[in-house]
Amino acid sequence: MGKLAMKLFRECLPVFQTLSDPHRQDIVLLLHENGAMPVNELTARLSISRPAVSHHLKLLLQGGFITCEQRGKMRYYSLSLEEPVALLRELLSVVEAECPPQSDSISPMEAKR
Amino acid sequence: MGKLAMKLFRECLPVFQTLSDPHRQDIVLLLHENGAMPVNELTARLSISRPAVSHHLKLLLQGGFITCEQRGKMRYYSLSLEEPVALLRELLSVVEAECPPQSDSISPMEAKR
DNA sequence: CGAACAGGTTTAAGTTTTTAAACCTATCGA
DNA sequence: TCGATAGGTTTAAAAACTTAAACCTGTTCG
Repeated sequence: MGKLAMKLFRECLPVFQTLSDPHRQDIVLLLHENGAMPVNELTARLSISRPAVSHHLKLLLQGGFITCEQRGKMRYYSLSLEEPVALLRELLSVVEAECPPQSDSISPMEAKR
Repeated sequence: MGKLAMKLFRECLPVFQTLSDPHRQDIVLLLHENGAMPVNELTARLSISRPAVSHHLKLLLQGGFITCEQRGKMRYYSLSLEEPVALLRELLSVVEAECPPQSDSISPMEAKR
């Protein structure tokens, strides 16, 4: 119960960490809007350097947010949001199941216990 | 469309940032398990100092994850996950609507080609 | 082959986050 | 009022994150 919530929170840690940077959010959005792209094309549309983009791509890869497909010289990065989305959905469903949507505020009496 | 996803991603930034720290996750879980608690009781159950707990509580307050109720000397913190959960749920539903669950994922084999 | 191009890696610096010590404020009871 | 308790704030240092310059690898094509 609480154990499950704990487990899910921890499993979602990399998801939260990955999405807690605006540049990485931008990359996700760019790939979503325009489909697969190589690093240089992403760099052209962002305001950070290529090594920085490359670094964020690495984190996104490790977090399972994107996949990479090499075609000749080029490496095309494309979104694969299924896994992180599934993790978040699972966490949300557990939290919503355990926490009554009607506020949980604790009465002062109970607080004494 | 993409604009909406963008807007939701940005609105969820504080949620991601707040939940991307294990200690803050621990505080959320402790409050969920045991109900409202004051700072000292939280500190007793964690491995960080009281000022650190206090700091994380401040961030959780700013993120709308908890509320505070003062009774005499004591300040009881309790969970109020409704708002962040609603934000996450909204983002998830948009992402799931825009991204077909069955995807274009590139298998490692295909990637080589 | 060898020059040009795409892109990953290392490194070093700047920035932000996290933390605990020291300090300050407010409440309660004697 | 005074002392003890609960807890927030400031500060300074350590850790982590982000970034760009310089460098290295691998592919394509003349």
